[in-house]
Amino acid sequence: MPLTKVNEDELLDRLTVVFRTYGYEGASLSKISEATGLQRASLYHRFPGGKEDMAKAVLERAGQWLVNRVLAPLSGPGKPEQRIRNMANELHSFYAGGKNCCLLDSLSFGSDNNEIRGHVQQGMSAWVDELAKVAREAGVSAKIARQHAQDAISQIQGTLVVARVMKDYGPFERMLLELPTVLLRKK
Amino acid sequence: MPLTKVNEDELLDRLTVVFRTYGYEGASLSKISEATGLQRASLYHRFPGGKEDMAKAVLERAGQWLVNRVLAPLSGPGKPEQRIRNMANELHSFYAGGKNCCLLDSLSFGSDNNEIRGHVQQGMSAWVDELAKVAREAGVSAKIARQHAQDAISQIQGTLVVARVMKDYGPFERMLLELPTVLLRKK
DNA sequence: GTCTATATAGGGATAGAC
DNA sequence: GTCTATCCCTATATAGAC
Repeated sequence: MPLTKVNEDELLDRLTVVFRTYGYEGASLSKISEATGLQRASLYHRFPGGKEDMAKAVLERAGQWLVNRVLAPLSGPGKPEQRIRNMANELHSFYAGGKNCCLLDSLSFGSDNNEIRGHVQQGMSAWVDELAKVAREAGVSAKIARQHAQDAISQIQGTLVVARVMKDYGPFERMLLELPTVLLRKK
Repeated sequence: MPLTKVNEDELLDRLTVVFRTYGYEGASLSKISEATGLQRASLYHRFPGGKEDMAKAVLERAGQWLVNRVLAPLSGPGKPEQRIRNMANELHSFYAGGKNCCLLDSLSFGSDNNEIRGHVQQGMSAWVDELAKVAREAGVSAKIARQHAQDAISQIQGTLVVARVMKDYGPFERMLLELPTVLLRKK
């Protein structure tokens, strides 16, 4: 019998699913307990700060994922266009072709949790910065690069909203293909 | 002294704010009671089905607003480009320049409320259809027109997500200006 | 139509045994 | 590290007076 019923990674995976699907308020301890296979008290042993700690851990992990899998290829070798396509591929797998919601959307409601909202904003901000950097490297002016980066994030978020509501994943797929164009055009 | 403390319109306005801001799960009866100035029992008198009834009424009303203010100008007189610009102006006022969330986003979490989700999907679907119609009228092929319509909705939703998270309303404003281009381009 | 008061369920969080 | 059992609070919902 293992010391831990579920390991850290597996646990955070399951927590992520719950928060992504139901949002912060909708993610009740009952749902979390069911999804993780751990009782309430066990969850509090792992996360002394309760639900807020869980949400923070989930966000923290998503942020690491963003840095390691999405942003890293952006600063790597290769032409900017190719690097962006690499990022698009990573996004496709992370969001499961549009079937997964984005934590930055689902955790940005219920504005009573100010600390959570700060984490969310920080995550999105870092993402925008990194995208803008690639556009600048490709010769886009600083101001336009930032706008393109914001547009790219907007399109990612928007197509994910449409996917969630309509169960239509076409817009998300098309958006990924258009990402290089959106980010690199001169105007 | 009036028979009703708050009239139907005013009441729905205030309910809308709460659901938009906190999402379905986050919109507790306490918040609703405070926002509307009515006690729990009074709310149940107006909405016998409780919170779910309130959310449906709010969605119903937003749908009417969409038809009367946003979609109507689209089928009115004038060149397609001008009609789209008229819609953009209405959107700007409805979403308060990006400061208001979209109900279709905030009410699409907490997937236990299947009936609510159906309403949300229906609302977005009608919107896409109407946008596609204008694009077709302007000579865009049926398939591309539908894609453009989905892209437009995605961009509206996405810029609203960015606005909510980052408190940056620039992307929303720019998106409104680009709407005619997005919808009417031939490819 | 609105209120106060209350019923009942479920929320988050703890104590203490194993 | 996980469990059962429980606390306390808030949530939704209802009863009945005015």
